[in-house]
Amino acid sequence: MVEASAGFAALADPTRLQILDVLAHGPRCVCDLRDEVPIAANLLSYHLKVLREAGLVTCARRGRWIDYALDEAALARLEAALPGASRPRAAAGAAVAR
Amino acid sequence: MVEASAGFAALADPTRLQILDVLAHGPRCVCDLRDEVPIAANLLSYHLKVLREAGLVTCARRGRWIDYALDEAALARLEAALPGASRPRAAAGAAVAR
DNA sequence: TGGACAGTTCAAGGATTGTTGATACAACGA
DNA sequence: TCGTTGTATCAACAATCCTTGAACTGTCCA
Repeated sequence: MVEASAGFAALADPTRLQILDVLAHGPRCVCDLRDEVPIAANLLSYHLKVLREAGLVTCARRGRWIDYALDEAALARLEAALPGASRPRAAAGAAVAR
Repeated sequence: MVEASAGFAALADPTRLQILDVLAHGPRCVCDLRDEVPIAANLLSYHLKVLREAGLVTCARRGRWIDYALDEAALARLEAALPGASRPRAAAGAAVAR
């Protein structure tokens, strides 16, 4: 429960949500991320660190660059941790279609 | 995006996650919640307020009591806002089964 | 009308978080 | 080796959040 809340805390910031949204389309190096998330380099680095420590992204150095990628498994665990996620969500369809 | 991050922020606390977990089994009045979430009454009230303002729960007075219930539609919107939620999550099954 | 009960609100504190600017580290090419 | 580029880390500050204690509102019952 605490672990899940830490994961949701990592999602609780528009900037980080945007970063994850970009990474959802495939791995990116930090310099590419900067093009799509126009914030200071060190700030981007900070948010990436938060995501890394929450286990939501993984990183790998590639020469001079560092590639970040979404950890789909972690996202799936978070999705499963959503309250009521295990029950058939009758209202879900109608809600999304709002 | 900002709206979603506000929703996730409401989930970013073990106490609130626990409250939602209880409500996932059905509506509860605050006094019943207190039995399952043993914290100070005013603190419980504070967290319920946070959840209410995030739109994750609804409340209705019933005589002396106030019933709280999960807003399944809001949860579904949050689930849909998870990064990569719209794509077929190939790794998800394997991940959960890890 | 007054007391008891269910729940909320308020003020104040300490802890945590997001942002900024400066600095440091690692890898590459000349 | 030196400068450049890509990225991370550190210190400091303001803003926000969680928790606590005290006071308050609304409803019921005698």
